[in-house]
Amino acid sequence: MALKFEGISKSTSAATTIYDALRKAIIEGELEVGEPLRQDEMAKLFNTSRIPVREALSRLEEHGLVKTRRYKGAVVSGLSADEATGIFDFRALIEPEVMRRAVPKMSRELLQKARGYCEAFSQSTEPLHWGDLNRDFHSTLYGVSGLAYHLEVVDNAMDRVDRYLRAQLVLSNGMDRANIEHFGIMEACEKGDADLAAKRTFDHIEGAKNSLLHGISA
Amino acid sequence: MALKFEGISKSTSAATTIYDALRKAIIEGELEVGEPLRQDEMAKLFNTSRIPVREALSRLEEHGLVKTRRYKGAVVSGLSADEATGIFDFRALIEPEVMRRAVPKMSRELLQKARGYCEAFSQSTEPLHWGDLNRDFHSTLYGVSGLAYHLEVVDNAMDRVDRYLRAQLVLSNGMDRANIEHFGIMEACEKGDADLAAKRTFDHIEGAKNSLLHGISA
DNA sequence: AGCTTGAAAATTGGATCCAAAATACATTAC
DNA sequence: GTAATGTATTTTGGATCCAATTTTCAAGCT
Repeated sequence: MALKFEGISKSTSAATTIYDALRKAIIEGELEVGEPLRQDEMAKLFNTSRIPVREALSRLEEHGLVKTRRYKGAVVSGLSADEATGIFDFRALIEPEVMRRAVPKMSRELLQKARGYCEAFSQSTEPLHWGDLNRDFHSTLYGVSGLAYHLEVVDNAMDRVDRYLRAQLVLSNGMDRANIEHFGIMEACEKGDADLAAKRTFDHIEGAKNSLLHGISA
Repeated sequence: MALKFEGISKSTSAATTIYDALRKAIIEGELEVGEPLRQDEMAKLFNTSRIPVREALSRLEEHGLVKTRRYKGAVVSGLSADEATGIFDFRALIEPEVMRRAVPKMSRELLQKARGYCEAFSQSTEPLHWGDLNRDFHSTLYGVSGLAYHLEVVDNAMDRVDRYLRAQLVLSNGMDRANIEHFGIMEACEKGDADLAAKRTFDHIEGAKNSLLHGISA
């Protein structure tokens, strides 16, 4: 475990700080699947007692990011191919609908902001930023749908697969595919064509799924 | 707060026991929306210290069943009409697809088991059992879909709206509608007509949504 | 009366300490 | 040499104690 951290803010609870940091570390793949998260190791790292650490781990478990066994502790949880497929199938069901409902509400400013993220993503060479830029791009578009619950759930689904997506992007030409699809989605949004945007969102997710499962994509 | 409880099992953690009990109490409407859940009150109730109580509350918050504010504690969370609508829209998106994928895998035994729950639901006069029977019915059918993640998420969505559904069933003729729809779904499953089962599942959820939002249904 | 104000009580967040279980490891029997 | 066994260490789960914050409420002022 090669995790670093300095200083706990005073305005938010220690448990939340630890939760956020560990979530980020897991999503970014900084912590490997199966790696045990020892309570007092974390406690020392964050300069707290084990109590807030346990609360953070408990929350992470509810979100499926760690697995805990009684008296055995928490380990970073991974996904089988079947589980990953299930999550992508789920996203392919939700996100197109969110997109369809969001398109009519997109202002010119919003579209520009999204295009900004989209271009930043396409030009970024730092894999660690890809996840954030990708999520910023999609969240910006989805946000105006007003479907708060859908977004909450999609966020969690993304949390679970982001690591695998980044790994895939790094070692294949997945970036090219992702960029083409992103600009295609942008274009549909700018045209105000909700159905097209939804379809392209669906294809985008299916593309990611297949690229992940079959190794390298075309 | 009129909650009762006797004895903690030794095989599962205290936090889990408390979590399960509070979740049940909230879902069944035994605890009112907005009611504060004091840590040491819960601790005395379950004969533990506040530590496992805090872990349970933290988990409940991740599932949206309580809302917590720093130094102010947890209260049972409720839903605005918009939020409820959002959750039903979400379910109406997921559950028909789960049903569609489940129908081809339903064995004769499974169908009989589901019909059993369906009939028990139609004959039960005890509102407190309705929620369980209803979920047993749907979960039995959904279970064979193999879509574990979808089911996990649907379960949480159900957790959030069950209270309101029960209340609605109690004070209107919602029971009749629900039963007709349940038997319609059963019939489609028994015929092996996945699309019909999916459509009826969709209508079932839309029906519940409308019955809830417009007061009494026709 | 109504509104500040400030101390006491209640309540949550976190630290330290103890108990229960799992793991590691040395010792012994064969 | 290897496997079984029992003890020491590690690690987690829970209890108790302390600190930080909020809430309550009575006293004092206008």
